[in-house]
Amino acid sequence: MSATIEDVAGRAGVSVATVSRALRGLPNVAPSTRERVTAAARDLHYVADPAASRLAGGRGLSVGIVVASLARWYDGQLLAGAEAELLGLDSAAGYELLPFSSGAIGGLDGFLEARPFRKRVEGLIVADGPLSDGQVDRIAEAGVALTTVGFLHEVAPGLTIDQAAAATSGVAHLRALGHRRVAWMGPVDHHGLGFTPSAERLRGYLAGREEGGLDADPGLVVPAELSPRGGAEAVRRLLELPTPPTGLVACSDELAIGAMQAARDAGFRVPGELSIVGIDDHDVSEYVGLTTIGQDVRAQGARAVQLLLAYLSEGTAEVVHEIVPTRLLVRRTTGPVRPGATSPTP
Amino acid sequence: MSATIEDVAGRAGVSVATVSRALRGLPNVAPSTRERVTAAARDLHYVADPAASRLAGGRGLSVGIVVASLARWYDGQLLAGAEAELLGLDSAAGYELLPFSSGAIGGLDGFLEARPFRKRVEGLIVADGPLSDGQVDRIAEAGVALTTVGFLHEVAPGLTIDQAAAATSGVAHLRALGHRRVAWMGPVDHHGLGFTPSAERLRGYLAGREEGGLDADPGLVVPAELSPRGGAEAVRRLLELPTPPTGLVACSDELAIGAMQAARDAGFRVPGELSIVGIDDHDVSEYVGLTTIGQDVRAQGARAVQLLLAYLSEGTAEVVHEIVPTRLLVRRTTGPVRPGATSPTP
DNA sequence: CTGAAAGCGCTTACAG
DNA sequence: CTGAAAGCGCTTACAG
Repeated sequence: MSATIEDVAGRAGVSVATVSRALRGLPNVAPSTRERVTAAARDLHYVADPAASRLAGGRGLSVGIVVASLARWYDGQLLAGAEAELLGLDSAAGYELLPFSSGAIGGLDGFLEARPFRKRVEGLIVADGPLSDGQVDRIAEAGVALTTVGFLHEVAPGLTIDQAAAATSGVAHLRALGHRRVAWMGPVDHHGLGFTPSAERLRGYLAGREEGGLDADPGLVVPAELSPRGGAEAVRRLLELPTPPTGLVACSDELAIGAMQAARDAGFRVPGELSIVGIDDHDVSEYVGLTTIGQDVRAQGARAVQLLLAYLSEGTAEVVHEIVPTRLLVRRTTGPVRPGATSPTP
Repeated sequence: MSATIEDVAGRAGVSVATVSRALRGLPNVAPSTRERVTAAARDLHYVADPAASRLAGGRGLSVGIVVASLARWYDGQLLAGAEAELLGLDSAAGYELLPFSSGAIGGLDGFLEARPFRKRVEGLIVADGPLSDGQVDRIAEAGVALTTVGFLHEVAPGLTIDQAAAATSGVAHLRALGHRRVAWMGPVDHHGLGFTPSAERLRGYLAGREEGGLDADPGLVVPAELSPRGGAEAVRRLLELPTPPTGLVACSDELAIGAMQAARDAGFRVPGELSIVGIDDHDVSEYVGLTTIGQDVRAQGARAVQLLLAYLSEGTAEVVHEIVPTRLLVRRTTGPVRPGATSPTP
């Protein structure tokens, strides 16, 4: 089949040990020897067998990334950013990216338990919280490097937007427009409100509402599954309230987009009778005119790889935590509250 | 670290060879022995080291999937479907899914050339055409199984919607509503019109236009990059034509969504002055009211895995080709052409 | 039905 | 700076 290290050694007139050292850029190889080996490898189109390297060396070149669902916009952006960074490395170092969606693997626990993950990945990017101390310990014990995205854990490097602040700024935007009844939709019962992005966002909404002294009606918080459909269903419930909200912050743009349309179908003008703010800045948000709190997810995926690789090469350096900025993008789904316009126009 | 095959052998009181056979379900193992081995493996939480298996056995359990971009809706759906099928196998057989976006790897050629792909994957699902005969040969020579999605190749199993027919039915829908000037937007210059989904869709549009005897003005076909932004830019060009079209079929829903908004911003009513049809049925399409030709991409990802696995286990059986149905979803972006309503309302 | 042994293609101390 | 040799954890003929 393809060339082995022995073929290269033969052609270069050295031992396989020397080939191994030369090709991996280890010190203690004479420059002339290294050149000869490199040339031989090139001629033979030699690339080390990753399985053999991993078995012999005890480590490979894979990084796993655990996301909520490969079908979600957010996770796709993250993967794309991570892939570009990992495969775009100058040397095409041979790294590969292994995505796992927690849906398919039975949550992070399913992944950590069922699979000999140490034998598969050197590093893990976890983008679907929460991450328990026990899980972190298990990962550390296995000798696998860890980085988080979208939330932080004390002992692991990671980066995220300030999830709570993002939601709070959505509320603040509406408040500045005169809204007093501002609703929230999003996942609600996640593992007892662990530190997931959704839970943090909900906290931020509640904080913003309190800060501004807005209506604190519990009915203004409705659970919703993170999809356009979830948003449509949730908004219908909100609009059936005795006194419907005039403003809405949705936990994600996908939710907001579903809500926009369903609200209009229910006879409410957006933003005339209901102002809507999303979070994320989904690809299509600009094109449906959705006001949102934007973040650059792709860049975060790339950055997560950088942090992981740094951690991997520098050993246990200090734990880096980065907070990435967001920005309010005012488009066409938010406007001033209209006095006395709290009932639907049929 | 974790248990090895030797630990299991010791605990079960058999040789490692027997453990290997028993655990992989090979014949010629006494039922009682198999039970003992299975129990020992369970107790020890033993799972075979994939690197060692691959090295010794010459084959592993990875399937690669080549898509255009991990950030695109279509590709995310495909991955999600494939992952669910591959990891959801009853036995959690240990398969893993390796996605590659042709953008990041320099096209399929980059993948086939640069990497010792035979050592990494047993099978390849290619969802980003075209696929040349040379490439197919290379894959076959390497002993890697191949399946295509979204287009077909003579010698490889695969499945796809009838891309051309999808576009044609979009044109037909508009024609039935009285439209005579129907435009197209999409990628235009792909590798000299190879058999990519986009190229097929364009062909289908042209065929539909001709069939119906519609206006054949070359200016009605505008190139567009497959994104909402691309759609917005392309529709502006169309609406600046001396005689703008009254109907538009977009190569994808993402394109159509961008076009909807940009057309409205330009003072055109949708569907009043411009009817728009997309292709795909993107997650948000229902919620923006987009008329489209829908397909179930997720199911196709799952099915591709099935075809690949069947091919892998049954050896070179017959080549299966499947055409998956699409359906016209009439929503709110298409309507009857209004006589004499070809100029914009400022 | 089961075991002993070779071998997959590398890496890594250990000598020199 | 370089080589000989052991070993990583499996699978697979080959015997029995």
